[in-house]
Amino acid sequence: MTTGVEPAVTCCAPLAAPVLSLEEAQATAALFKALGDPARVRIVNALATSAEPVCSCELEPVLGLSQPTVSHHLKKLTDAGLLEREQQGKWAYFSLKRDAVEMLAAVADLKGVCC
Amino acid sequence: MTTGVEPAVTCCAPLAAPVLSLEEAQATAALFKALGDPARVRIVNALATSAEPVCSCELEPVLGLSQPTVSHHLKKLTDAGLLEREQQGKWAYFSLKRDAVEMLAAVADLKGVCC
DNA sequence: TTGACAGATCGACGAATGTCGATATATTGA
DNA sequence: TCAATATATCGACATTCGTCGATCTGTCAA
Repeated sequence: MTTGVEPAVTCCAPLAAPVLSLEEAQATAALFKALGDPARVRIVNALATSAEPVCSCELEPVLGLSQPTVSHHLKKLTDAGLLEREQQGKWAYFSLKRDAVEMLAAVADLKGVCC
Repeated sequence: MTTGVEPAVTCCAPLAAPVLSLEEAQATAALFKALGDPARVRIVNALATSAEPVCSCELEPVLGLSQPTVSHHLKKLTDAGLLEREQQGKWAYFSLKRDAVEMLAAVADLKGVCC
């Protein structure tokens, strides 16, 4: 899904926005949907509690999922704009884009100090 | 899905939790999944920007969806613990459970002042 | 009691999603 | 150059999801 479309996190609007266009609702929903799977929540949690980027190979045993499936979830999160991918030789390291998650929290904040 | 199971919002854990059980990851994912649809984002937005509870019949024309579909989405959000349902005669009024949405924002907060 | 209306539930359908094994691509070390 | 390893992609499959028309349930007014 690396289609040149903007990642959801860059064009979403807060839940309490005074007006919410169809496109903004879609982007906001896409952002939440990216976290709407237990495996992806666990990936984000693993990255959130790690100071350093985490190797993909390290996630597979933790999640108990096959390598293609983990790769699939990592791609979804990266496409949504929540993860950063970094190639180190033959290993792929992922880290959380803290500002993107902050944006997510702001989207969920009804007091709407966001965007 | 009113099956006596706890709504996701009551048993989810923050994304940055030091440890995250499988069940907590599932509950957290379920909460995000509840908001992972544009129609449901728009419903929450409509309720967030309204001081009074909103009638279901008022949502249908706004969303441009059929009555069963709107009812379906309202049920999903209510089951997740995000909405409150109130029967007024033959009308059903829905309102946002502000504390539940606050919980959602806290779950997304990496600084983890939650639960 | 009956007719009208709001809303929930049911059944069906196509589309999207999560998962895996098999394969392709790329990088390293010998 | 070649073998080994890490990761992405592909193809397939079962399951879930969003949507609708039809129907059921409950409430009000006449």
